[in-house]
Amino acid sequence: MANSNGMVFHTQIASIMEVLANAAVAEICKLVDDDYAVFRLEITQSQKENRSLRKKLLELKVARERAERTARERVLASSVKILDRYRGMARGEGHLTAGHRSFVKPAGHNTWRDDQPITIDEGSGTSTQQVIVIESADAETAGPGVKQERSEGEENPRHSRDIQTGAAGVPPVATEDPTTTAAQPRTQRSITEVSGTPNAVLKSETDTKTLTLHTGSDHRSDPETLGLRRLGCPPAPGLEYLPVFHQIQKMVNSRGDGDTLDTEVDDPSCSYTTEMDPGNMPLGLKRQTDQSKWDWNQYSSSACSEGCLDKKGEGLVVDEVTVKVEGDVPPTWNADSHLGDGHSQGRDFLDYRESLEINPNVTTHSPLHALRDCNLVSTSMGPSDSHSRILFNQVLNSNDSARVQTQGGGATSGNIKEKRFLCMFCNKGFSCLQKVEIHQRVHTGEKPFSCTQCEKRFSRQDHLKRHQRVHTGEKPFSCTQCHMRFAQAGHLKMHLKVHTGERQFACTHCGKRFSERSYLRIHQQKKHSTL
DNA sequence: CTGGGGATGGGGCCC
DNA sequence: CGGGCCCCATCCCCA
Repeated sequence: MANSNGMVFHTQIASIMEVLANAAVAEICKLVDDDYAVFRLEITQSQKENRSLRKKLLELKVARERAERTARERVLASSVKILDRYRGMARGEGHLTAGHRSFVKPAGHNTWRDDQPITIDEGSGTSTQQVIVIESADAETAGPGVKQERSEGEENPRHSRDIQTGAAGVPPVATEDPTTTAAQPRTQRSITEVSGTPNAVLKSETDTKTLTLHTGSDHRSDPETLGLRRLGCPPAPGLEYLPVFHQIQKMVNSRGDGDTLDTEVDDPSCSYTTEMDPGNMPLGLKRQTDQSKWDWNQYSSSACSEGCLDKKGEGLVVDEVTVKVEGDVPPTWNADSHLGDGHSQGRDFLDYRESLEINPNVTTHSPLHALRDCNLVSTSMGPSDSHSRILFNQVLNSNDSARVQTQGGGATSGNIKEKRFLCMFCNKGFSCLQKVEIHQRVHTGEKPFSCTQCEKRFSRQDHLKRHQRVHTGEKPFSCTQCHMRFAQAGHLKMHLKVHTGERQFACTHCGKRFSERSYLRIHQQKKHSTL
């Protein structure tokens, strides 16, 4: 009897030890994997940045003889130094300072066991791009299967990893990661990782669920890149990624709070994207891109109650400026793809270079610079944010008088109304600060007003109110000529043309007249596109 | 293909 | 200063 009890006890001990060991190994692997994935992502961005900068260099060489630009180069050189200092700080924090590493899990195994060898692959610079999906599941909600997503362009199978932590039978012990606790049904991360330049450094603190990325040193060592920055390219392209990366950071944070993340599309907490080559777009990120929408208020909606006006500084989780950095496109300050919501939201977003050229003062006093220099890019940059608002006002104060005089009509019009509040993104002038803040939502994508019925979000309260007529069916605008009723005055006005027969838009090519400009435009596109 | 309606984004203005 | 409204532009869907 005693022997039997002893055996049982021994078996239980062995079982517990194995479970603990499994959990520990899984946790370690996950941590390393996070670092690795983030690192690879950074490398990709850096490479694309380099490509873009090289292209930009060619462009700029043509116009370099302009003396004005030469003067600007010197000014921008200081920005580069600031950037480099920033990077230097960031680099100092990283604890993965060598080449990228990867844990290579033995093929055919879905779970990590303590008796399995762990191969550390260091220094491989092979260009790969893949999606890492780290899936944590407890014994109740997930079987031993591994969810693995990987891009098709993968070249080096050695880098492929599919790690499942907390596999069946692993209790939520011996882990600090909340994603593997029993309280968390399931978490899934999708991180893009791309080719490695061993010089890059990143910092990862997955134990605190914080991933912070910094650009690699190869940018600094690239003479072309440096030259570009001096030549008036968007300053500190490496930093352009930072806000995006901080979105990742926050995504990780949000994903650790126990949300069920089986459907990424519906997950409001993970709507973020970094601009990638479409062909290589990782699945996890591609969804967002396929929607052609960037609504980081989806993101923020996870942190605020639905249907309410997000409290400034509370509800908005992501309130940053992101930039689009596309592979073959010059790295202009164009937040269109991220910030726009699929329509034309970003159409007014000016190329940062244009703002430089239009307003030389911006070069040194650009809010973007100021925000970076103050390291606000990593916190919050939205117009609602008090920090940025203060900063913005400072920038306004520093630039207002000069720009108001130099810009003339575009941003300001002295005769009509003083528009001394300039958009920090496009320099458009407004008469008061509130107008500017509302306007800047065009660029930031902030949509503080959410519909209680359908979760749609709007940048303006009156738009929300107008939208809610869709749900209420309210149509306060009725046609006096017929029974038709409309929810918007503009609809009624448009409708009235049916009765009046008004067709004021005539085609310049064939004379055909249309009641609406859009009809005429479509007609001209289809009929006279070759003209 | 055209027209019509709906929905949404953005600017301007008024109260 | 905030709310609200008007207006315009654009896109989408459908008949």
